[in-house]
Amino acid sequence: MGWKLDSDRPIHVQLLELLKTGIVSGEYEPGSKIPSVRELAAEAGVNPNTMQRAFGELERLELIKTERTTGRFVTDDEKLIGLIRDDMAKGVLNDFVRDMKRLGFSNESILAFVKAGLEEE
Amino acid sequence: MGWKLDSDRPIHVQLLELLKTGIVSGEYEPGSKIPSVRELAAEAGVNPNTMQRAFGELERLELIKTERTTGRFVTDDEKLIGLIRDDMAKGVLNDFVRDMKRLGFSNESILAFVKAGLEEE
Amino acid sequence: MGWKLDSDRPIHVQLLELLKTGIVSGEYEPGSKIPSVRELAAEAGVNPNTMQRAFGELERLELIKTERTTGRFVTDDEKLIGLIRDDMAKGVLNDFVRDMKRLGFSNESILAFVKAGLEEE
Amino acid sequence: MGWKLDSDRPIHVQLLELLKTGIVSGEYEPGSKIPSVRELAAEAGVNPNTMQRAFGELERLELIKTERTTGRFVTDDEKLIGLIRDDMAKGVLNDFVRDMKRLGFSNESILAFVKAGLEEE
DNA sequence: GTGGTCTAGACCACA
DNA sequence: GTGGTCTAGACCACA
Repeated sequence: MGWKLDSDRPIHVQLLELLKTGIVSGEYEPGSKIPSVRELAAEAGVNPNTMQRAFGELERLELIKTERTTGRFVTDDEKLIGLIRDDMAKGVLNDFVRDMKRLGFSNESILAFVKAGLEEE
Repeated sequence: MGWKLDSDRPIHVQLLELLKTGIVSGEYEPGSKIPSVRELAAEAGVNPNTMQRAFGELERLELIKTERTTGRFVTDDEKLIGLIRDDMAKGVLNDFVRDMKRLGFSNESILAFVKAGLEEE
Repeated sequence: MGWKLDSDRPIHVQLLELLKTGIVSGEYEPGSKIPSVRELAAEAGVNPNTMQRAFGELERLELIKTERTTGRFVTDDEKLIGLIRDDMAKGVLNDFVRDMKRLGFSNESILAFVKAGLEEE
Repeated sequence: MGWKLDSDRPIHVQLLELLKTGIVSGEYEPGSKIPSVRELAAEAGVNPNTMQRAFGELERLELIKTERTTGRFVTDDEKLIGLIRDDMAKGVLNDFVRDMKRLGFSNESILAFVKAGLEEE
C-alpha cells in the first residue's frame, strides 16, 4: 500500500480513498482480516484517530465489518465490492472524458484513442 | 477560459496547462491574437509576472509567437498544435489507465467500460 | 569570475553568457558543484531572482543539473560541453569576420592578420 | 552607411567609429568629397553639432581635410588610411583573441578554427 | 497601449 | 542551509 498523501484535501478522505482502492482492487481480499488501526496509522504516518475516522466511513459503506475482540474484516459481499469498484471507476472515467473533451476530442475519437493506446502496450 | 487554480502545483505550470489546452482545443484559434499578459493575469487573479512566465514556456514550445508592442499570437502551425494535442492526450490517457488498473481493471475491461460509458451519455 | 555587466543587454542574458563561459572554459569543472544562487547573486551584485533566471536557462541547455536542497552541479557530459564551446566560438568568430570585412579585409588577409597577430605575442 | 547607434557610449565616439570604418573600408574613397555635416547628421538622426564633433576628431587624425568654400575631402594619403585600418583591425583582433581564450582556446587552436571557419564559407 | 526586465522581499519544501 | 515560487511594483523600449 502506497500511502501518498497531499496537504490539499482532508487526510481522512484520502485515507478512505486508498483503503477503498485496496479493497476493490483485491489487495485486501474479501473476508480477510485487515491490519489494526494503530498499525495502519503508523504505516501511513497519521494520527490513529484520523485512520479511525476513515475506518468509520468504510464501515458505513459496509465494506468492512468489525467483530468485537477479533478485529476488522473486509466484507465478503463481492457484489457490493463490485458496485463500489464500478462507482469509483465511473468517477475516474468521467474525469478522463472531461479532460479529453477539453482537448477537443469527440466521443468516437476518445474510444479510438483508448483502443490504440491499450493495444500499443 | 475557466481559471481554476489549486495550490498544489506551481501556478505557472497550471497556467501553462490551461493556455495549452485553450490552444489545442481551438478556443484560441491558430494565428489569432491572444489577450495581453496584464489582461489574462487580472482574469486569472495572478501576478502579471506569473502569467508572463507561463507565456515564456508557451513560446518555448512555439505555440505562440510574440510581436513586441502588438501582442502575442497563436501559432498557425496546425500540425504542431495537433502534435501537442496528441501529446497531452497521451498524458491524460496514461493517468486514466493507471487509475483503472489500480482499481483492478484489465485492458479489455477498461475498453469495454469506456465504450459503455460513452454510449450511455 | 569577473562579473562585468553592462546596461545594454538584459542582465540575465549576460549572466547566462558568463556562466556558460565559466563552464566551457573549465573554470567550473565538469561534475563539480556550483556556488548557490544567493552567493553568486551577491557576488555579481544582482537580485537572486535574476541569477536564478540565468540558471534556469543554463539548465535548459543541460549544462547544469539541479539537486534540490543540495545545490547545482555542472554536467559531466564533456561532449556536450565541447559542443556548446564550439557553438560559442562560432559566434565569436562570425562577429570577428564580420567586423574585419567591414574594415575591407578579404578572407586571405584576415587569416594572415590573425597569424601575424598570434605570433607576435 | 548604416547608422546604428546605441545609448551606451557617447554618440560622437560612435559616429567617429562609423566614419573611420567608412574611410578605411573604401566606402568613402581617398580624395573624394564627403557629404555635408548637415546632410550626414540628418541621415544619422543626430544633432549637427554632434556630427561636427566627430568630424573634428576625424580631422585631427588627418583622415579628412577641410577646404574652405569647397567642402571636406577624404585624405588621399593611402598609407595613413592603411595604418589606421590596421590599428582598428588590431583592436578587433584583440577582442577576438581575448574572447577565444576565455573559451579555453590556445593560440594554435584559434588559428585552426579561423582557418576552418573561413574555408567553410 | 504592448511585451520585457529587474528588484525587494516573503514564503515553501526538503534534508 | 538549498532551490523554487510568487507578489508588488517600478521602469524600459517600441509604435
